[in-house]
Amino acid sequence: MAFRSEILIKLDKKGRVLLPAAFRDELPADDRGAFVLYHSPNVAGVVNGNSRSGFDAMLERLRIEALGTKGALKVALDDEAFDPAGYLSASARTIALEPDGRFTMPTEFAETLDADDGVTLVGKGDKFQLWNPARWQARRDADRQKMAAFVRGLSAGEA
Amino acid sequence: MAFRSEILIKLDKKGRVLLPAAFRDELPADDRGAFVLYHSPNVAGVVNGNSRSGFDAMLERLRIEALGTKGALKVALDDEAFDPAGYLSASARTIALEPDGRFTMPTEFAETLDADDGVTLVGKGDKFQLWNPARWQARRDADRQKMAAFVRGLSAGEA
DNA sequence: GGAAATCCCATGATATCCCATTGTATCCCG
DNA sequence: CGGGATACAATGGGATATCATGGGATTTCC
Repeated sequence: MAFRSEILIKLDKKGRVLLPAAFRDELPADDRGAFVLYHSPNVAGVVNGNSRSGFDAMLERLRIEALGTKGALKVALDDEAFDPAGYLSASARTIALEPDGRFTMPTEFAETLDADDGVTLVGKGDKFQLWNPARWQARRDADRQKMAAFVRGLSAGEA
Repeated sequence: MAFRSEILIKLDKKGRVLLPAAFRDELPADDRGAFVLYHSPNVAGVVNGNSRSGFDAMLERLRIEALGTKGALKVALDDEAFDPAGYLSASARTIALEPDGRFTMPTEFAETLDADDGVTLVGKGDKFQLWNPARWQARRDADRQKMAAFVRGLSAGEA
């Protein structure tokens, strides 16, 4: 289960988006009917996606990581303390897939993306992202530079 | 069964509130007709909600983990000892859902929320919360900062 | 008997279902 | 290996169902 590739998908006037077959195939076989979209916790304009189980697994890791000295029970009861997993849950929505693999983009995410007629789906391995196509181009170009520099750094260290 | 998303719902002049479909769908299939509301144990103005079974499971966990088997037994018999699960039970009410998914907000919770024409429902995974919309905005903005800081902290540790 | 809760019906907006089209892979057959 | 034939991917659009909400009418309960 690893999301790969980068695909530009139409956003039709009804607000529907196709989850490409390459991504649908990465959803767990027993839960292909729905997945999760959630706002990026630290990048405005980016929406993340994952299978329900993938999202839940991330929350689980988060809880363990963030718990520290506090017990799970305290986190469950304490409404005052900041709870990263709870924060992500609030920013997430379960999205039902139509039989043909499309879904209706909720308004909140459409606004975040600020996309009018298309969305770029980007595989990130253990999750995927939705980008405004133009913004993604810019980001990818920037990443290309960083990747080249990163690889240079690797070879230097190995020599 | 995980409550997600954040939805602003009208509170009409009859005091009715809609439990959104996204939340109703997370109630156990065999118990969709009612759920539980209870006051936050440590934040004034916040009301928590869960399925009946979810609420019961939390109380059970509280009894076992916080008190131990012996302690739970003691609390069951000793009316003098403080019983956190009993305290929560007293602050809770079972709420019946109308066929169309709405419920009448009990006065005690309406007063706690201090909401006049709307309530924000917030999914927290294991439970959900009702907030006064304005107060929720403030809380969410604060949480957004904390989330960004939390993410920064993670990447620093990894480097 | 009257306030509060419940039932029922109405409505606009959105989401879902279903069918159709087109292009591109994939398959099959000799 | 060529040449359709076939399957499936991606998209468009009409019809239908469901969601969220308002409000009248009826019931419930001290």
